[in-house]
Parts: sequence; structure tokens; C-alpha cells
Amino acid sequence: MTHQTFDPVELLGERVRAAISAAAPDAPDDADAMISPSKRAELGDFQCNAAMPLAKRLGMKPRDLATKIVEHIDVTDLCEPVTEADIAGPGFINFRLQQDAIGTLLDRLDSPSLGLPAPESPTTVVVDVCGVNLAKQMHVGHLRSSVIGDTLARTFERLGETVVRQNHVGDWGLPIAMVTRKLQSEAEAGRVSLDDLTLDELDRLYKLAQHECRGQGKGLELVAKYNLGPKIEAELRAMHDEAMEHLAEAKATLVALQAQEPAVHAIWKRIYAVTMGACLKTCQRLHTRITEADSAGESSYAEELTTVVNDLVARGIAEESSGALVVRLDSPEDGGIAEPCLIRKGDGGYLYATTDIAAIKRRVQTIGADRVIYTVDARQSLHFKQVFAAARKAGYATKPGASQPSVLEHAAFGTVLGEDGRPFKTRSGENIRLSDLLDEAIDRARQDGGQQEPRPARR
RNA sequence: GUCCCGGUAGCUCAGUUGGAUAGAGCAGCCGACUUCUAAUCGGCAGGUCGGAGGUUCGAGUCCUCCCCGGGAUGCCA
Repeated sequence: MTHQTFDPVELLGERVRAAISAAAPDAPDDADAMISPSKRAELGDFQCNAAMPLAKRLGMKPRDLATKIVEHIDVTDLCEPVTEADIAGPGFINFRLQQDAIGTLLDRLDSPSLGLPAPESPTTVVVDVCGVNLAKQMHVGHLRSSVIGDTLARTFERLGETVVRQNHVGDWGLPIAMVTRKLQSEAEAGRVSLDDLTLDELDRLYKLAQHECRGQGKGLELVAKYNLGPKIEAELRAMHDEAMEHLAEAKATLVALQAQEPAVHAIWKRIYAVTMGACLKTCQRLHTRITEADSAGESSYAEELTTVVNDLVARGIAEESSGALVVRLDSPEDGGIAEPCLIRKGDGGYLYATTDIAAIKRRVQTIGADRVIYTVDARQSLHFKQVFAAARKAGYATKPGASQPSVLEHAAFGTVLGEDGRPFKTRSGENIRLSDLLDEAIDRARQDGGQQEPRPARR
């Protein structure tokens, strides 16, 4: 016995495996004992289903094998004596525990670890949780990512593994540059105070910036197609030109941000602080163990992207396709995924797949993850399939010196729907703020609880 | 078009690597209890496991095809 177990399934399994190798020397050493709680309580406490599949493999009659197993089994310290009468049907073997055996097993449970043995060598598990975006309120999607992810993390912690939470904060790229630019101009105009900036204010500026940079290309196409006249065209053209100006400014801001230009970078840092302050507070309200130490934003990978992409190109893993750079994954050994993974746009910009590949590299090769789990909405499952396959193809998913890649998995959860069966939003189509949702939940619970008088004590 | 995830009792869902009679909660019905507006306690009833083939001693579980619902699908994240 490798450790003191309290689990009758495990104990009986050991005995049955011993009996199997004595009864049938041809049987594989790793034969599954197939012990489970009895389906029919009147026949016993536990049952063994191993005789049937094993007999098939060995070319024996299942009942004969069951008889031989029973002849060789030794469970005198655990169970009532097992005889041929305990073989039922095609070859089920029934066990009934002794009364005092149960007491002994329960005593073993009464330890600080509650019966869970610590792993001989703990593995490192990275759990991707939360995933907030700068300048945006958290919404119901973050609820699941945070709560489910943190629960997975706690489970592995309880099992004795080394757990590293990673909050992949969306803090980089053109959308963030747009708000940064917007906030900068609003602050310079004295319309917004950087000192008492709130997330609500940021959320508003984010949407405004998005709106300002949205071009009218589609509208102009329609004008041309349906010949709507020069007046409308001129109006749209003016709007479009203005949007393109805003977009150009945002792109310039992105460049400034990447160059860590002090003025712009200070604005960005302010956005970061305000958003993460609110986010971590919400994580705390949810009783998760997600902290600032777990934040590993997209910005932290910015420097590594070019290195990664160059490496992929140099080793022929990435190739050019219609001006963009892709990793092909359609061959069976790469995963047989028809859609190639896009890692660089035609304009030279990187995509979220690029960042995610760099993140896998860091998580596996620097943090030392044996397993990386992504708690993210199910709609992104193709994205993760691609990114995992690309990282494996590049060797980024393998720890230095390891022969096998680490386990990469997407713990997908579904979209939160409202009563109408559509994604949970307000009537006007806005996301519901997670902090409001929590306020209301607490409020309602308080009301329901407060209205009722305490029940008479029963326990 | 292709791919992914679902389809199990009226509703919401469990169902171990294929194993004995497919389960639970709620709703329903019968009864008990009785100050407390979903969630007191018994009991009963409730099923072509989406459909059709196939593999197997044995299929809700594995394979093939089809139907229905949702999602994704090269330059957003």
C-alpha cells in the first residue's frame, strides 16, 4: 500500500487486482478492478465488474473467471467472506463490508488532510481566470470566468498541486489606445479629472472613443449602391473623414504607448489603476483569491511578440498567406484544424492569438506549468484549439527537458442568458455591470432573509 | 458549406473507462403536519434516453447516417 487510504473502492481494487493476477496470470498488470458502490443494496455494499471485460479479452467465460477471482481473493480484514454465492448474473462480484471495518476506515479520514494524500511530486497548474479589459466594467461573463476559475484553482490547491492564477488583463492594443487618447484630450480640456477618475467615467469614454473612430465605409457603399444623392454622401464623407482622423490619432497613441512615452504612459497607468482597483474589489466580493499578483496583462507580452513571430517564421512554422502571417494546422499531426491560426495581420499588427501563444510559452517554459487551464466562454473554443495546436507545433507547450507537451485545456462555460433566452443584457442592449448585479443579489437576499422570522432551531 | 457543443420525466439537470431494475430536485397527485407568502414530513405516479441502423453476452454511454436547438468560422478581442 502506498498510503493509508480510507476509500473502500481503492482498497478493494488492490485486493481484486491481486486476485486477478493470481487467478489469471495472462491478465494485464494494469487491469482495472472496476469497483463501484453497489447498484443493488440488498446484494452488497460494493461490486466488482472486472470479470466480464477481462474474460472477453482472455477468451474465458465471465462466470468462470469470477469464480477464480473469488477463490483467490483475500478480504478477510475488510468484508464478510466472499463465496460463489456472491457472484451474480454474468459475473458481478458483490462485497459486504464488516461493521468494524467501516469504523477503522472512518478513523483514517479524521486527519488534517481529511484523507487526501499529498502528491509525491506536486505539479504546477496555471489557471487563466477573470480576464477583464481596461476601461470596461466587469459583466456577467467575468462572473463565471472568475468563480469557476478560482474554484478550479482551489481544487488543485486542495489536492496539493502548485497553483498559479493568471489574470490575462486586456490592457493593450488599439482599443486601449483609443481610450487613452480620449482620456488624454478630455483631461487636457479640463472636462475630466484624472485624480478622481472612476470606472464608470472610463467606461463612458471607452464607448465614446469606439464610436468616434468608427468609419462610415459601409454607409458610403450604400450611398453609392442606391444612389442616395450628393448631400447624404457629403455628410457621411465628413463623418468618415473625421473618424479616420481619430483613428489615426489612436494609432499614433498606440505607438507612443509602445515607446513608453511618459505623458501617454502616465494616462495609461491611471486607466490601469482605476480599472484594476475596481476589478480586484469585485473579485474580493466574490470571495475569490484573485489578487494583483496574478495580473499578467497583454501589455506584459508586448515585447515578446516580435521575438515569437520571428522565431516562428525562421523555423518555418509560420508562413505568409494573402499578406498575413499564419500557422497552418490542417495536417493530422498538427491537430487537423482546417482554419489556420492568424498571428500577424496584413498591416503588420499582431492579434490576440499572437499574445495567447506568447502566454503559453511563458506559462509553460518560464512558470513551469504542467497543465494550463483556460476558464473562458465556450464561443472561443476554436480560438483555443488553434492557439494550443500552434503552441504545440512550435514546441512552446513543452517544458525544457520534457518529452511530452504540457496539458493545455479550455474549461469552456456557456453564455449567460436572460429570461428571454438571449445574452443577458439590459433592455437597451447594455451589459449589466457585475457590481450592480452583486449589489442587487445581496439586497434581495437581505430582503428575503429579513422578512422571514427565524425558523425554530432544529439541529 | 465545414467544424464544435447540446437533445434523458411536465421543467431544470445527474448518469464513472459499455454492466444488474436509467436517477435527483422542482412541478403534479394522495396523505400527515400546521402562524410565517418557492423550498415541513411521508408516499404515489411520471421515460419510444431526438430518430434509424450497426458493434457487443450486454448500449443513455461506442461507430455511421439523419432531424432539431445553440455556437463558431482568415486579418476585432
